[in-house]
Formats: sequence, structure tokens, C-alpha cells
Amino acid sequence: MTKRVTLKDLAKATGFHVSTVSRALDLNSRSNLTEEVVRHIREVASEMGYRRNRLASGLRTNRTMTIGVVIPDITNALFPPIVRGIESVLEPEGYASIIVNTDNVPEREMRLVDVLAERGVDGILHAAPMRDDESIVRLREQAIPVVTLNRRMEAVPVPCVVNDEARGIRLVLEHLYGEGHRSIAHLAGPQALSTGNVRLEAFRSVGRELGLAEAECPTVSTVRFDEDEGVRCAAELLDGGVPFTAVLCANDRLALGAIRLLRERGLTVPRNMSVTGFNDLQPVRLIEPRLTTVRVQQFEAGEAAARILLELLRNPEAAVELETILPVELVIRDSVAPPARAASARPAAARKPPRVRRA
Amino acid sequence: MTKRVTLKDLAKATGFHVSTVSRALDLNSRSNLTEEVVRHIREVASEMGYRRNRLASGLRTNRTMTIGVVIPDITNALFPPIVRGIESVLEPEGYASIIVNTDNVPEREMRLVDVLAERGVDGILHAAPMRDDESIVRLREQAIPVVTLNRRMEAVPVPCVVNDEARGIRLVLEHLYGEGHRSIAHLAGPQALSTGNVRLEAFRSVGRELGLAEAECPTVSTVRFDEDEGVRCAAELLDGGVPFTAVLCANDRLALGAIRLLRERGLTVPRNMSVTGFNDLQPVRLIEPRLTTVRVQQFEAGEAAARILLELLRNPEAAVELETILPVELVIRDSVAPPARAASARPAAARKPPRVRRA
DNA sequence: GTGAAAGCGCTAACAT
DNA sequence: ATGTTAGCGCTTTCAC
Repeated sequence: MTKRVTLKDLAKATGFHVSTVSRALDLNSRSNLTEEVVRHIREVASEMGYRRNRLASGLRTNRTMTIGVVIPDITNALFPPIVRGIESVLEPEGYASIIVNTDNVPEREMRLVDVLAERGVDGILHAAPMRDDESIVRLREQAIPVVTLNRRMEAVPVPCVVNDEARGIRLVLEHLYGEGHRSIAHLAGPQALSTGNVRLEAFRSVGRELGLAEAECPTVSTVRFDEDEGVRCAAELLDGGVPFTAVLCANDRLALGAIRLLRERGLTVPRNMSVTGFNDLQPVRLIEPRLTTVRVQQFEAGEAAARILLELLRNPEAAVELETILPVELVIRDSVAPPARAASARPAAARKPPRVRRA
Repeated sequence: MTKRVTLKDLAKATGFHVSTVSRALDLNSRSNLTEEVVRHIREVASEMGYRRNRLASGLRTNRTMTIGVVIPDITNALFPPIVRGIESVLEPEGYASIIVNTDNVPEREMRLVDVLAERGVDGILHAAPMRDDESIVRLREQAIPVVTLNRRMEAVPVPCVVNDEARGIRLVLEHLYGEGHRSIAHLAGPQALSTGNVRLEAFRSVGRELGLAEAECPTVSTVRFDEDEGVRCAAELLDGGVPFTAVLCANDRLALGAIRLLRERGLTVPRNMSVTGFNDLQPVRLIEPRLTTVRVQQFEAGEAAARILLELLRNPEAAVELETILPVELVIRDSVAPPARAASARPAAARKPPRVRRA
């Protein structure tokens, strides 16, 4: 129940002026104080249990040593490692983070970004931007540095740290092709998100390059990146009338949903249908059939983005990397096998143009 | 790049005094201002994009509308739902949360609690207390309200929200007993944590109640609640010389580790050995063999603790529930089967006293 | 019903 | 090398 110790208290206790005390406690301020005095003041401070009031100092200096972390949903296994990666570089520098979950709802995001701005965060690490994100534009108007990670914005040049999505899709699509698949469906992610969009584009362009017939590679875009959407849209693909032997899913959770639906329909993965994911989420690694997927660097993405933000914090004009692309890696496990019957052997009559939905 | 709008700016723009503007913007202050004036000021405020500076107001009022959330590790699937539960009650009330990860390292926890205190959090939700936690004692000295959840402290009366651990252990042990097991090992959690400790105590007392011979129910305490420790200590149990037909694990992650080790040793779950968990972590539900475990309420624990803290924030003298015990539920799945051969049929010569390790 | 003024705890420009 | 002073943006007591 002790009242909090302030600089004034330390001043009284040591006989020095508050400003002297302030200087003595300031690590980097190379204000010329006697070693002697500094030591003494620090000693008393720690004895009395002094802890700097960051509100007051922040009010004065305009730096709160607090940053905002915007994510879609901490419950999604993709994000906790990212958060720890961020923390691993920011915490040693004295920063704390306020984490908010947007659930990918723009109005919510807008409100939460205000919550952060009100609290004077020095910068924001944004892992939940929409391709076209109003709130980030507003942030820049307020001169709050932002770095996006995991996803990127378009048009506005905000530094971002992303995975090499295109290469990931290429690796997995080439792998499927190599196993003999020629009719491959794509369970695409939300098109309002760069991850969903870029992966779909890559699927199309790599498909063309491999000479896959677009009419034999149906795609459906989901509304969310989750299991339920995986179930729903996998059903849509199966019912679409275009036969295929493999489903390339835009992420692991969609793949999990797809596998669940396939099982319900009596199909076995990979015997009757090959399925691939994206992200290589840690908990998914333990599930059968072990998913062939693309590993992305979660912790490292957090680290990289935090480092860039740190640079920007030190110098807002710093010429930071505008686009950091993290390498990805194909992880081959058990959810892909050669097609039972080559799709091209099917009667042409069964073919219809693919149904494409945009979110 | 616009400078931030302050009350002073609004005062200038509306022709009123800052204090009037402040009052007009204060929701609950029923200071008698003309409806007219209030409306006008609010209008201008929103037009000019005013956002209250919480540093300044916090400095004045000693309330930051920010709370600290202390967890062991956000990467552990137990905690994200708890965090969302907390958020679900605090966010509508205008609170933001600073989340810190202690990794169950006391020095780290101590430092992080300081990080929170420096930033003037109004209260702390602590999901990572040690049974004997210094940092929480310090917090109380500073008159910062604390509610623990998931785990509890001993001795000091800090309000806590916990699961009905004892009942969970009872349910699962009775279930094993009912399936015919008489020689049951316990892979106990860290004894420095209430969860580890209470579950072990319950295991012993329910075991006695059921008439299980202690010499036939070996226990080992792990150092952490994770898979690697599950592997390590399951090996220790198997090599301990006391035969058993089931392993009751103190949580799901230990159970996962135990299952992995059993598999390595050529044992099949549940044919050769039954295994149970605790928590019913969402990602574990998808893993084979589907784990028989105890479901705890994660989101609800977060909610409950946040509500109690809220009460304390409104009135530090409020007579809040000191101990909220959330009900648990046995979830029977596929990791338990009757023992292949009754343990009691084994030669008594093979029996040695159990090896018990305390963390 | 509105204005004036003080001050939360700190830092930094300016004195000495 | 240390002290003085002003003020960050806000709330709140007191005055009118």
C-alpha cells in the first residue's frame, strides 16, 4: 500500500534536485555527472524501489516504449510464434506490446488501432492488414510507423515482411505435377487478403507454365482461412462437376477442413485424393495423414518485422527494406500420392468450366 | 503527418475553455453542461479527429485503462483462448491489455511485472503464478489489483479462478479404475505450480480411496508441462521397475510425449497401455489416438477472472469471490482400454517402491 | 453552466 | 557539474 516512489522522493532522500536525479537515472544521457553522484542516486533509487512512471516520461518525450501488435486472432496457431518472435527483439530493447485481435473485421480493426493510438504506441506491427487497409493509411497520417508482416498492403508503400508465397505455391504445385497430377483444384483463401490473393495468382500462373488446362483446375475462394470454410468450399469443388485428383489448399486449416469433408464423402487421403497445405502449423504436424505443406518462418517473420520497426523508431527517415521476403520450404509428408487414375483419362464429357468465386 | 489534435485545439476551434471541452467529452461526468454545447463540441471533436491522450489523462487520474496479462507462453495452446476470454469482457469496457510471457522463469516474471507496473496498468490478470510467487506479493504492496487464473498462489489471499483439478483427476482415475486398471502411473506436472501439485495430491488421495496400492502406482514429477518432459519422464516410469497398465498424465502435452515414447518402445495405445490427459487442448483433439482427457474451460476462465478484476477496479474494497472453481468434464475417447493383463497378476517380485521426484 | 488555475511525474533547454 | 524552469495534455477543485 506504499505510495509510489517518484523522482521528487528520490530528490528529497538524496538532497539533489529532481532534474539531477532524472539525469542520474537516464542510461544514455551522457550528461556530465560525477560518477560518485550517479552511483549514489542509483543506489538510493533501487533501495527505495523506484520505478519510472512511463506515463509521465512518455507524455514529456512522446515515446512510450510500447508498441502495438495487430493480429487477426491469437487463437490461430500461426500467430503465437510470430508474437514471440516480435517480443524476442523488442523486449530486450525495453519495449512492451499491446496485442489486439481484429478477427479480420475492418471496423474492429479501425477501433483497435484507435485504442493503440490513444495509448501513444511508438509504432505498430501489423500482421492483419487487408490488401486495401484504411486504418493503416490513417496511422501514417498520424506519423505512427507501421510495419506489416505475414500479409501486405497494396498501393501504399508500407514496409512489409512476407513469405515467398509464389515460390511456396510453385514448389507444391510442381510437386503435385511431378507425382502425375494434371487436374488440380485450388482451395483459395480470402481474396481481400494478400496471402489469399497472391497464392491464387501464383497457382494460376504456375499452372499455365506447367501446361495445365485451366478448365481442369477449378478454384474456389473461401471467406475465411479456417477449417469450416475448408469443409464448405471443398464440397463446392467436389460438386462443381470438374473432376480432379488433388486439392492444393491455400493454408493448413483449409486443408484440414478439406480432408474432413473428403473423409465424410468416403474418400481417403492420399489414396483417392491428394491434399496439400500451407504454413506447416506446428499442431497440424501431429495429425494423420501427415500433411504435405509449405513451411513458413513464423518466429523469424516476427523478428524481422520488429527489427525493421526498431530502425524506424530510431530514425523515422531510415531507408528500411520495403519488402522483406522470407524463404519457404516444401515439406513432403503423407498427404500426396500419385493419382489413382490420371484425370486426363476421364471422359471429356464430364468437363465443365470451373466455378470461380471471389470473396 | 498532421500533429495530434488536443483539447486545446478543440477549445480554440469551439471558442470554449479546455476544461469545458474536457467535460463535454467525458461520458459519465454529469457536469451540467448545455446539451447544445456538448453536442457541438463532440461534433467538432469527431470532425477534427480528436483522440484522447491516455498518457496525459492517466497521469492525471491514475487510471490508464490498460491491464497487464501475464502468461507462461502464448505458444502453448492453453492460453490463447484464455486471452480471448479476457479480452471479451475487458475490451467492451475500454481496456487494452499488455501481454507478457514469463516462460515460467521467476526472474523473467519479476522483470515483466515491473514492465507492467511502470506502464501504470490498472490491474493484472496473472495466469502464470508460482505457488509461492514473490512478484505478486510485490504487486499487492503497490496496491495493484491482481487476479490469478488457471493457477493459484498459496498463503497470500489473491482472488483466483481455477479449474476443479481434484474433480478432474477423480473422474479420470475412476474411469481408469472402472476399465479395470489397478496399477496406474502418474506423470505429474511441476510441483512448483498449483496445477501440478494439486493434481498429484488428488491422484494420491483418490487412489487411496479406491484402494489402489501406492507401491503399484508410481509417480514422476516433470520439470515443465511439455512434450519433451512427457517423453523423458514416461521413460523414467517405464524404467522404474514397477509395472503399470495406464498412465494418468497431468496434462495433454505430457500425454502426447508419453504416447510418443510408448510408441518408440513398441507399445500401442491403448492396446498395451492406456494414457489420459488433462485440458482437452483444441489441437490435440485431432490427433490419433484421440485422447481421453479432462476438459477445462479456457475462455470462460478468462472471462471470469476479467470480471472479478473489473469489480476490483471499480471498487478495490469489493468483496469479490476469493476462489472461483470452474467445473470440468471427462471426455472419453480412444486412449483408454481395459488392461491387457491385469497388473495384479504380475509376480510380486517385480515390484519395487515407486520412484518419486519432486521438481 | 463555464472559466481559471493547479498539478499529475517527468524531461530538457537554459541558466549558473 | 548541478539547479531552475517550463510544459507535455489532461482532469478537477474552486470560483463566479
